[in-house]
Amino acid sequence: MNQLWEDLRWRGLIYQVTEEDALVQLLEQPQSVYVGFDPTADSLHVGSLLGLMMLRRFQAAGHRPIVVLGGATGMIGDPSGKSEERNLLDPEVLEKNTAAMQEQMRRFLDFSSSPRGALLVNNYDWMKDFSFLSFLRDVGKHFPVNVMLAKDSVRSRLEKTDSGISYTEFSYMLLQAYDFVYLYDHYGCRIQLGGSDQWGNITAGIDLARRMRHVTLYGATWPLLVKADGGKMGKTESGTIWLSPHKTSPYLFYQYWYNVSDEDVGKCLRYLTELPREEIEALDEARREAPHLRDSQRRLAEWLTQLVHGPEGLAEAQRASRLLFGEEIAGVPEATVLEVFAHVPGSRIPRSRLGSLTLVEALVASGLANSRGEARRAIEQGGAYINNRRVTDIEKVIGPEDLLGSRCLVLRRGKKNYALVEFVNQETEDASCRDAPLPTAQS
RNA sequence: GGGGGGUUUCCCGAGUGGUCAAAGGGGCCAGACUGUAAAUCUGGUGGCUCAGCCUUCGAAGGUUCGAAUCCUUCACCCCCCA
Repeated sequence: MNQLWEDLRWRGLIYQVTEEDALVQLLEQPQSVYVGFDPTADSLHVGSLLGLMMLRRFQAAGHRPIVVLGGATGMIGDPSGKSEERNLLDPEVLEKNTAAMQEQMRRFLDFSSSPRGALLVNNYDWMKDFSFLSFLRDVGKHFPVNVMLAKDSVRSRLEKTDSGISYTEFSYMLLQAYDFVYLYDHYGCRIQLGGSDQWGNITAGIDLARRMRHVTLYGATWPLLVKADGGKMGKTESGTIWLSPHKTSPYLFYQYWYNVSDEDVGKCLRYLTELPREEIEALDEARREAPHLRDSQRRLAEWLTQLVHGPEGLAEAQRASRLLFGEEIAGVPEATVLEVFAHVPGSRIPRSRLGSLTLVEALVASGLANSRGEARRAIEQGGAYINNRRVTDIEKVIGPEDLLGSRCLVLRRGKKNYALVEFVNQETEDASCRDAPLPTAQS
């Protein structure tokens, strides 16, 4: 059997597949393979990892990956897996998102001009000039409505009596189906991959190609990556885990994977890394023997952080993690602390406030608490720390003796929420957030 | 075009004139326990100058000593009929 396919099978990445034997046969020769991505945000996030890794595996095996950004389909909204009608996106926003996502993909795929170099296309380019009438004649003609109604993605929406589905979203399937035909015409692409929620769209494309071009195309899906507790991978209380270091620091990214549960980590190692089978099985074994060592989680976090943020990003994340968990902060050189907390949310407060600033105010200013009431509660419950030492005095006023070095201190709320507070000289500078979204901020 | 149902605090969802900052569940936060896990237990979960005050129940008006609860208009959502 084909080596790539065998590996995918072992990893559990093949959920559904059309005509498996023929598809595997096809893979003996270099092929073009496509996966669609939604340009709904200005960064890729953990949810896109599986698709990117999938293309990466195919590229490593000598095939050409085609990334299809759904510029057009993104304007419509995919009903699959959505419980509600989706908001439409502006063309300008889409363009911006597309550019940002492509940049990030370079980490995963080789976009060189070699025969197996990855391609990035945007379905907006071939959809924008398609007239409504010709689309109905050429594409819509091939879609029996009764078949569409039977698709899970549509049916579930129709059964939910309080939501319904608009004609626009109903038509989404046609657009995506046409993508496949277009890619076959222009790039000879005969294979589409996607998450299991895309199965209906993929098969719709295969059907359409058979009717319009009389060819057989192939599709396969990977299982959706969900946590054992049913939650979505890549989401935390504080929001989505992004791949952009500006939206999710390498430290938080690393920590996310480090905290994956035992139940899920084996699956993550298989789905998301290229670690060889022997190593993954050895980790499974180690995890059974000594779960508290968290070898699997560490390996997972290391591998992914290195891929997404590079060796420097990984080193930074590890350094921060060591300091934040376990090590006493007092006594660590100020420069080290500043460096480590550089990517942790922080705030600057005028130096003159030393001696009058209360802990409650500091917690609010640093974003660790959303209101004074919340800050007060955290202190009352023993969840507030200065430089990793618990403070239970509600009236606590921060003074010079609390500073680590000459100008900063580390606030902490609960087990894992840290913020750096810096006392600066400019009187005019307001207490402001220096970095992107705060871990505790609800937006 | 006609008829019906709905819009409550992060979510679901009670609440039909005062005892409502609003039951219950979920989520989330904190603590204990731990392995930076899970489960479990405990407490918390609108804001503040915090034994008091202020702002919330789709929006705007109105009735009333007093409204999430009653009336009017508007907006949006869902269903049925044409």
